[in-house]
Amino acid sequence: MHMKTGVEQSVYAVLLLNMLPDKAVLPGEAISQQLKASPTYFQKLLRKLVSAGVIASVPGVKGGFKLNKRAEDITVYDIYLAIEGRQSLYSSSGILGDLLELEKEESCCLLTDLMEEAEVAWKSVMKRETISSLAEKMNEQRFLLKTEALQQWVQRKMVA
Amino acid sequence: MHMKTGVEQSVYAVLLLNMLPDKAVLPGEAISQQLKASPTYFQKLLRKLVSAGVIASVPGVKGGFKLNKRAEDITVYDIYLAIEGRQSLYSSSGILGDLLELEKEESCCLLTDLMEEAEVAWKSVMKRETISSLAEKMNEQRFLLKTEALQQWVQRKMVA
DNA sequence: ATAACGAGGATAAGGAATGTCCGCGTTTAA
DNA sequence: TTAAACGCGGACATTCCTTATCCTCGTTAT
Repeated sequence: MHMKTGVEQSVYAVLLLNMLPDKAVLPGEAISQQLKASPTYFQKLLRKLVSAGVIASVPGVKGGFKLNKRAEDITVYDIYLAIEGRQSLYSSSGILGDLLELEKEESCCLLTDLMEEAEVAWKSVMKRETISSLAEKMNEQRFLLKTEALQQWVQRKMVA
Repeated sequence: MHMKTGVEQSVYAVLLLNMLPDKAVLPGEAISQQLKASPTYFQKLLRKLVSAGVIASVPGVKGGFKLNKRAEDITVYDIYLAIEGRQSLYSSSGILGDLLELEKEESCCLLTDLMEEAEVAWKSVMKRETISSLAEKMNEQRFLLKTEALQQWVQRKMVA
């Protein structure tokens, strides 16, 4: 049981897109190069983010990706949800129904409610942090110089 | 990202062991039959529960498994931990270190603290429910007859 | 028209979870 | 003392999800 690495990659990708000036876009290949991710697979992750409405895409020459919301309105959970989907961490396999020989309709699980609650607690923490709050952390003193270098890279690679 | 089915199976296995009288044990094969789980693989799960100190095993003829703690002292989290291990749900792949070209020693991740906290919240819910509280739920009115039948099955299959 | 980009399907490759097999040590019972 | 029933534990095979690659298509700027 482990979170996909695509979630972490996506968060940093969105942080890169957050460095773009208005109207500018960043090609998918540039992003995947910077993240040292496999280009073709990473495009799939980007499209999941598009489907989820987190980022937007522009086709054609000089196309690419950009944010589709304000950075304050994108939570880590939004990105998690885009990549991992709605499937819950736990789902009963109906063992209790077998044990107690219940009819299928009244199949039941002693753990479902508890696990549901646990998952809500987990997700609620992820909803607290936003792209904008993460960007602030990246601008802390100790990272400042490196972050500025990254921003310059974005300036070079962006189009339009 | 999904919880192993072994966790659910193990919870119900421990609930079965909870129906044993003192000093009695239940053979692993009987348990796996009742849970409709693959016998050899399920033995591996039982051994994980033994290693974790949740249950105890008795070798030899008339051997089997029994609880190693009081039902009130076994939480769902204990069983989760025994099966899934200590590996956390999220672990950074060090992308930020690459992005900012940090030295390896100062490698850093904007998400680790948040995810850690989320996981703590998640686990804390699992720590609330115990085998004894689950057993109570199984004795609710609507399950009472079926649960009694299950207890009789345990009486038949147990040894010593 | 062509080249650069995203969209999306089909399909491998890898790795973790699950499942199987076999030999071992221990204990009970004949 | 032998044999059978059980747990122990390692070495596999299988299955499934994630990751990765490839190829074709539609769109847009030059």
